[in-house]
Amino acid sequence: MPSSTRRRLDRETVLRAAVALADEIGIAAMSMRKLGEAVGVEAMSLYNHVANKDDLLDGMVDLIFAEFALPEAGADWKDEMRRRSHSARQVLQQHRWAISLLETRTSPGPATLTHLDAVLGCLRTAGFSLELAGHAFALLDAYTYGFAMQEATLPFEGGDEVAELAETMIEAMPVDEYPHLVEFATGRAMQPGYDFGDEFGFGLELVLDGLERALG
Amino acid sequence: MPSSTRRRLDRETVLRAAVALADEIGIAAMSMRKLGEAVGVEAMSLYNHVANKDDLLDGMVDLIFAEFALPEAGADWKDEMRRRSHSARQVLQQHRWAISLLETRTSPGPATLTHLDAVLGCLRTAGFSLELAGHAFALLDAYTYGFAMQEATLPFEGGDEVAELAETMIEAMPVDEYPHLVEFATGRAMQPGYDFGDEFGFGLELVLDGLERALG
DNA sequence: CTCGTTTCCCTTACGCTGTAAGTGTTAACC
DNA sequence: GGTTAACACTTACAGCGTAAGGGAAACGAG
Repeated sequence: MPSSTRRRLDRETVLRAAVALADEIGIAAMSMRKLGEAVGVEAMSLYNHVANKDDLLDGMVDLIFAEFALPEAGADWKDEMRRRSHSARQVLQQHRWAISLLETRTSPGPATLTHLDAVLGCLRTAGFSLELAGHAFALLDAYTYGFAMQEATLPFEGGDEVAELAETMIEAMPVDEYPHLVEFATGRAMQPGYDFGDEFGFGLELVLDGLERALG
Repeated sequence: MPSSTRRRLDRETVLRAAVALADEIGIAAMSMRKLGEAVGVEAMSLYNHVANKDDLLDGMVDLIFAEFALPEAGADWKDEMRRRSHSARQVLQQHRWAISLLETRTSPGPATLTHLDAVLGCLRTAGFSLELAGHAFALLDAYTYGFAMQEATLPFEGGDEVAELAETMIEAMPVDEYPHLVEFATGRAMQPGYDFGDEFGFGLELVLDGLERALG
């Protein structure tokens, strides 16, 4: 045995491993024992680096927030907000478990606070009043996270899978009971090339334009 | 003992009890054993009425969707969408656990489908194209659920509690590290009368106006 | 180099979870 | 009144988060 078999683990490593494990097997299946195994340690040893599982989850959320593109104060606010929202959506799509944590964790970490501060800062320097900045922030966040949530809820991965699934669903569904649903599914969702993710841009531009009008 | 001590329970009763229990002790603390106790039965007996816990959660979600105000086709679409969104937000605020279920449950129940169909129907009869109806639906839902999610995440109940909490948070926070956050907290969130819930209306009207413009 | 001291991984144990399997017991129909 | 189907019961098991305490390795001071 070489001398440096010990003293390997630290909080950062644990958190990153937890994120990777959650990506792989889902957040519900990620237990302290499995995470321990993933980093080569018994479950209880993890408690030297995180206070408890809640603390672990908080840390994971903050790691996710750190991945969001940070808006720059001074640049064009619309561009910055657009960039941030698209980035957030993409990150949340990559870590589908994250969105379900966002809403249960109520103690924000440093990356979360930094991000929040940057958003407010960008808006304020662009001339948003304190009040309007609050409105804008609430609106943009609600839309972005809400959309990510809808995407995470979809029972398919996106792309052409929609068609297959919709087809089987519609067969099992009384057509005359949900006529508009069927119309939308067949006439739009099942059309080749339809991707629900594309809806994001429409809503985001509508919101940004609305904010621009409110600002001017 | 009267003769009718048996044959009491059915699926509906179980689901309603589960919703009530979740309201009371939170969704995480609601176990099959506690739910059994709440309806006066051993845990395993519940499995005569629900397939498993996932099925139970699906049923609970559908019960929540049934509470949302259903838009009417033919009426003014803007009024109907406004009514629906406010109603959904209010219901989700009453059952704070619900929003965290919405996104993990991927098999919609009848009430969910009925609601969805009514929304699409209202938009379509108001002259929305299939494409625009899809845009509108995605946007409205994302915003509404996203806002409800943000509210559920807030570490306070609303009203004047914000002030206290913000104050203690700011004390523990390096002021010069998050200047805009501090500015917003002191200059707006901590002001008497500020209620984050009021932000909902601003965003909703902005979205509805945007959709109206897209329609016309 | 030696000797605390601190760090941190280990084992064991407890009360909880969801639910598979099998055993009554009751209410409804012939 | 006897049969049958519905449904509540008990028992059991693997897995969960984590409290408690033991022991080895690394570090700082003499």
